[in-house]
Amino acid sequence: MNELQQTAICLAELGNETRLKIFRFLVKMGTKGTPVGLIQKEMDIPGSTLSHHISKLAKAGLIVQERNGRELLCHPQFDKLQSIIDFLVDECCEGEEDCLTVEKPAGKCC
Amino acid sequence: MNELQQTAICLAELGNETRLKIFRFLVKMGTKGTPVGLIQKEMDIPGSTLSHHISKLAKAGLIVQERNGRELLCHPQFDKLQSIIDFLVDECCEGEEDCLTVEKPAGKCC
DNA sequence: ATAATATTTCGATAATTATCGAAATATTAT
DNA sequence: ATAATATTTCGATAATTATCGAAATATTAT
Repeated sequence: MNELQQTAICLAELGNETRLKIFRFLVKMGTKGTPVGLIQKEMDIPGSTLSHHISKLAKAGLIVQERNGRELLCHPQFDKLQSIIDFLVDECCEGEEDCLTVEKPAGKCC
Repeated sequence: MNELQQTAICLAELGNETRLKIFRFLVKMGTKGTPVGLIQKEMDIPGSTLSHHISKLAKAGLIVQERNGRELLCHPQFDKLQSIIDFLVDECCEGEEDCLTVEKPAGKCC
């Protein structure tokens, strides 16, 4: 699978309100990981639904799960997030002759 | 609609391989805009399918269309892209006490 | 006015995804 | 061993999305 396909999958997974909320919560909670049960308290959805969404995030490589006793910790993959962001702005304005003389359109972009 | 919902919609639209390719092409082509016909040459899909995807990008606010004679120019919305990226890393590690003393996980993140 | 070009809208069909209860699995405590 | 806790897997159903041909609309050239 190429980078376009992989990135599209990640974006699609983040493009669901529930999963975006989960992922952002994990990013907020940071590197030490967050147990599924704590996510569930935050989300208020049935376990099976939550599990489905977590599994999609994991399959896309956006999170990694690690067992800790009875709990399963979810670790957001910051480098994956970074590579998605990079991919989006990667070739920005490369097809445009005078881009660098044009006012930068969006802060960090171009 | 709140920022979470709006961002989820944008990410979902970018989370389709065809649309991601279209959007990246537009970002590559830069601020002066790209006619639908030129996108179609790049993409090799039926016009009706392309139109459907372009319309979804426009509805999400990721692009704006402007008529130029018989052509319709597509302008990527760089500020929208920027706000999506910002939203993703916004609260990064805010729930974690010692985040700032931890090695930054992903370049620009944290 | 008619034709040519550029693009969208309509409508139908196939494919994918989200939701959630019930049952299953894994781990720890008694 | 049994019970309690944490989480996943299964299976079914409803909802959403992608695809594309045919017809429609908008603009320009003749």
